This record gives sequence, C-alpha cells and structure tokens, in this order.
Amino acid sequence: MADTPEPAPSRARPKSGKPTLRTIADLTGFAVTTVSRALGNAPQISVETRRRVHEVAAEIGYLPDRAAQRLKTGRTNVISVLLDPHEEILGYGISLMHGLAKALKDTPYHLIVTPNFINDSNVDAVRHIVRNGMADGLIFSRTEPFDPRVRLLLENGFPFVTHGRTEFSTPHPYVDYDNFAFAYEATRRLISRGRRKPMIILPPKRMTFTQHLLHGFMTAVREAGVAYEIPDEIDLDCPVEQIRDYMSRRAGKPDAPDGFACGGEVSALATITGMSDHGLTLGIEYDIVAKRTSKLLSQIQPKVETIYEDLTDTGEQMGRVLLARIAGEDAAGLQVLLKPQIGFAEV
Amino acid sequence: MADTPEPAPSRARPKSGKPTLRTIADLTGFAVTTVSRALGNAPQISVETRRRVHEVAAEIGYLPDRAAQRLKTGRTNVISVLLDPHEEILGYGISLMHGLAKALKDTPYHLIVTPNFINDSNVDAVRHIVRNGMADGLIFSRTEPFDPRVRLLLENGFPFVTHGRTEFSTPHPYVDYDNFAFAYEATRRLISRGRRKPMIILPPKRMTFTQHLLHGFMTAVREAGVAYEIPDEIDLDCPVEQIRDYMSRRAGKPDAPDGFACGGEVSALATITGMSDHGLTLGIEYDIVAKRTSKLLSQIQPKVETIYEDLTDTGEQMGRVLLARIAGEDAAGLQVLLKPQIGFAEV
DNA sequence: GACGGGACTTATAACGTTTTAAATGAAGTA
DNA sequence: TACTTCATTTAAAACGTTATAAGTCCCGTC
Repeated sequence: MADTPEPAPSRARPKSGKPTLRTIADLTGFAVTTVSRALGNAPQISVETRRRVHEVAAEIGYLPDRAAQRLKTGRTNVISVLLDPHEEILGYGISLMHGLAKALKDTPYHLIVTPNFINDSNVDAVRHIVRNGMADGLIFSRTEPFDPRVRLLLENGFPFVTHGRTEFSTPHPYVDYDNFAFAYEATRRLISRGRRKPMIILPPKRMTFTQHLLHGFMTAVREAGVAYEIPDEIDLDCPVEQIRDYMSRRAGKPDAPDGFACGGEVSALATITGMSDHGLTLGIEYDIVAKRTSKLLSQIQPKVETIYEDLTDTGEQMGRVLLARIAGEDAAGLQVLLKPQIGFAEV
Repeated sequence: MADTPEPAPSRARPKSGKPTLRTIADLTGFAVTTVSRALGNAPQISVETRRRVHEVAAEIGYLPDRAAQRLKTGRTNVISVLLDPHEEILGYGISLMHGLAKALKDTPYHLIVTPNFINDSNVDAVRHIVRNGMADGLIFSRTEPFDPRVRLLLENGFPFVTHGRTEFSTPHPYVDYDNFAFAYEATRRLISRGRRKPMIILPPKRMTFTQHLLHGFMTAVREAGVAYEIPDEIDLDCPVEQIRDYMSRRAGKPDAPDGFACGGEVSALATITGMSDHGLTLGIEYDIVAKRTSKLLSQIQPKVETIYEDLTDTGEQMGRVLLARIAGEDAAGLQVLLKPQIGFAEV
C-alpha cells in the first residue's frame, strides 16, 4: 500500500552480517538441513548440491558457529594444555605450543592454556576439565611413574597425550624423548674425553624421566668402570644460584667430578660459573655435555657439547597423536619415543 | 499396575550426569527461568529463592554450559593471545601467559593461544578473530607506530590491549614498559663508569619501542656529550651467532664501542662472546647494561649490570586492563606505563 | 496402475542458556 | 467489589547447529 520499501523477509532477519546455515539456505534455495549435510559432505546429498553449497559458503565466508556446534554435538573442538612454570628448559612452553599449534592448524581445534598455579601435579585442573567437558583432549608433561593425572584420565577414558612416560600397565599415548639414550651418550662422551668421574644433574626424583636419565648414566659408568657421583642436594628445578653454589662448594672438596651431564642449558651455565668460582676452566679441568633445547646457548658457549632435543617437533607429534587418539585410534599405537640424533647432535 | 519401578520422569531424563539449569529447577521446584535469574542474582528474584538456588547449585556442582551461554549471549568468554615466535626475550611468552592467567583466574574467561606462523604482523589472525567473533578480547605485542592490527581493532571497536604503544590519535589500552627510561638509565650507567663510546643494540626499526629506546639512548649520550654508535647490520631479532660475529668484527676495527646497552639477555651474552673472541674482557675493556626478564642470566654473569622488566606482572596488568575494557571502561584510562625500578634494579 | 525402492531432500526436535513478554497472587486503593 | 500496583515467578521463543524421522519424486517392476 504505502511506500514502505520493506525487503522481502526470508524468514528471520539476519541480525548482524554473520552468515549462518540459514543464509546459505536462503541463497541456494535448499533447506538448512540440506546445507548442513552438504557441508559435511554427506553421501546422500547429490554431488551437484554439495558443490553449489560449498561454493556459496566459500563466497560469503561462512564459518560454522563453534558454540552451536559444541552445544549440539557435545564436542568442544578444544585442546587443553597444562603449562608448568619451570624455567629450566629454555623455551619449553613456547616451543611445545608452537609445535602443537602447527599440528592443530587446519583443524577446528583451538588451543587453550591452563597454567598450573597451585601444586606440582595439577590433578584438580584435570578433574575439572574432565568433569565439565571443557575440552576434547588434554596435553601435559613432567609425568610421574604413577601419575595421578594419567590415572584419572585413564579411568574416565578421556583422550590425552603426555610428554613423558608412566608405568601404568594400561597403555596411553605419549611422546617422549629417549632420555636413557641421552644420558648414556652424554656420559660416554665425557668418558671418551678422558674424564674419570662424571656427575649427572637430575630432575626431581619423582619424575619418570629422572629414572631414565639415571639408568643411562649408570649404564655408561658401569660399562667404563669409572667412578661417578650424583648430587642429592640439587636438581634441575633448583634456582640457578643454588646449582652454582653447590658446584662451587663441591669443586673445593676432594675427589671433585671432572665431567658433567646436564639435563638443560641453564644448569650447564650454572655449572660453568660455579666451577670458575674455583678457578676451574671448562675444557681444561672438566667437560660438560648438556641437553640443548634452544638455539641460544650453544652458540654462546661452544665448548659445551650438546645433544639436541627438538621441542617444537615434540609438540607437533603430540598434536598429531592426540588428534589420532580423539579420532578413536588405539592408545598402544600412539606411543612415540624420539631418539637423540647422536650423529647430527652438533647441528 | 505392574511392577515397573519407573521413577517419576520430571520432564526429560538427564542423559548423562551433567547438571543443568533443569536439574536445579527440578530439585528446587522453580522454573528454569527463575533458576537462571537467581544464579545471575537478578534483583526481582526473592532473596530466599536466590539463596536456595545457589545452595543447590553448589551442592550438585553446577557449572553453566559455556557453549549454551556463548550461543545465546554472543559472548565467548574467551581471550585470545597472539604469540610471536621470537626467542630473544627469555621466557617472554610463558611469563606473559602466566601473568594473564593470573588475572583471568576466577573469571569465566579462557585463554586461547594463536601463534603467528605467517607474516610478522598477524593481521590475518586478528581479522579472523574479529570477523568471526572468536573471542571477546585480544592481546598482542610488538606494536608498530601505526600497527595495522591496532587500526583494524579500533575500526571495529573490538576490545584489546597491546604490549607496546602506537601513534594513533585514538587512544587504546596498552601496558608498556618505559623503554626510554631503561635506555636512558642504562646508557648513563655506562657513561658513569667511564665509558666514552656507548653502543645500543636495538630491536627492528619498525617497532614503536625501538624509537623509545633510541630516544633514551640519544638523550643520555647528548647530555654527556660522548661519542656513540648504533649498529645497522644487526638487531635484537637476529640469530645469536650473527650478533656475536658482528661484535667480534667490530671489536677488531678502530674506535670500537666500549659500552653496550642491550635490550635482552641473549644479546648481552652474544656481545660478551663476540668481544672475548677478540680478547676483550667484560668489566675491563668494556661494560654492559642489559634488560633482564628472567632470573637466569644475571646469576650466571654477575658482571652484566641489569635493569629488570617484570613480564609476569606485565601480563597480569594486561589481563586486568583488558577485562576492564571489555566491561566498557574508557580506553584512555587504561594505559599503563611500567617504570623500570631503577633503585631496586639489582634485585 | 499400484507398489517397492532408490536417490534426494526436508520438517521437526533437540542441545542449555538467556531474553521477552506475560502470568500469578497478594496487597493496597478507590 | 473492582481496579491498580507491586513483587515474584513463569512460559515461550530464540541463538545456530545436528540427529531423527519423514517426506518427496521418479523409476522400474509386477
């Protein structure tokens, strides 16, 4: 009647530009259901329809609404990563996350970060995530032989992958570095340089990989029949100055070690400083072989021999493994042990 | 009739334990709407009702479904942080994230991480997040004077906070470190130690804080009337070895600098190594004042004087600022400039 | 010419919230 | 008594998606 140029309302007015299934439905003339299935490439939808729907979807930049999908399907499309605050391993968190993100790229998964404030083993965070369905999968590190987080997750059938192994009989996905091989090789190198009393600086005892490192160290030591020493006052989680002080004190007493296998770059530096407090020089009175996780320090202190652990790669593998696990693959097949590249260790 | 002990079906059977508003409604006898409002502490709901509803909710461990809330309200309860892969600043990403997480604790916000793979300025990621409503707020660093990300966000009225300032006339929330003060103080310290030709190693030119550092440096230099030098072949983003090589080469030529203001710990170490390649010793032939962001290196190289930047605190402040911004506070009031604690710099 | 069955498509009902608009009583007022 | 007001509660609709269960057509078969 009047001059109200009301545009033909399809069904509901799109409130704000954001395209939805309905937008595509209106544009193509198909029903919302059809569009949904077409986008999901359901075989019952004709090829031509699928093509057309995809075309229009791409054209208008359609992106499914995460909230709606999550509400309907129960899948969150979220991977949660528990972050420990330890700084010993340079760039640990960031490298891992970059690897993870690389694996999660081009998947619908988002990476959400839950730092660990409270206790050392973040069981509460894990419980919260499992009970409230906050994620589809979980990632964490620094596992203990009978890690309560792993137990909880296994009991609940919740997908996860650890950086580090456990000793549960039920297999679970993990990506781990062969710390036995690292410690063995590091110690052998010290010995082959003529060092006769190697020492290894270990992570806290409760962690699984501490045992692996110890085992590698002891194997090399026994094979060579040399003396050895394991400090019980310090570990890799200690503040730097504590390690330095310890080394300094130890160097002043009889039968001081003359070779050091260090699980991280920071402890290697602390060792150098501690020893030099006593006038001892790296490469002369003693040697160090350290695990290297960044590009930083080996460039600075070329006399520290290093064996590389690629944390970005680790993260990427963890991402892949977790995705496979979420997709239903068997846990037993999702266990990755990354070997130190002994031959190319200096790269 | 028969002996089917069918329990009175309230309305719908709860399919899997997870409590919902309906659960509370059934338990208390109120309607779902009432429960929802009671939990939101709507003033129209009687005090007694609110109390009772909260009580039951706590009892059964009710937690609102994020997906449903997000779908209905449009709010995502997500904060997105764009992560740069630069390693120069030790522990940058992790410290910041811990601070952020601290600020976000006890809020409904989750922290999701979007690493930057592609180009240096992650405009695409920002655009994606804004256009598809992937988050309620955004956090990023390394701003440029007319940072395209900031422009995009300002245009769209999207809440964000930067680590670093810009030169847009429209104010926006930021938390920044006073790099002018840092460079000024660092340079003055070098000069007061008798150094007569300071050099400053700057970040890439395009970043805003490069100008601040330069300004601080030049101010100190001009005040003292000493010579100075600014390397144009290297910056803080360079690989370590490149910095070391440059220093080594420069030390061999005439009029070499005798004092270094370093924007990070790694470049300080690289400088030390480069200089020592030429037989020059820190504290003898030259001095260094560096920005310190971790506890690691100053313990190792006590002769490097440092000025501290607390990145965890920075992260926490950024979190607070962003929350305030999301809550509607004015951008102009949400600009924080963190001063170097000159007096307590050695802590 | 009715019937079974492919090959496609679709209406409807959820998922768990919040929002809008209304309903219910119990007072208070005229 | 009837009419308003207030305080409190509620039903119904909607957010955008997917799952379930029906539709359509059209073709070949008996």
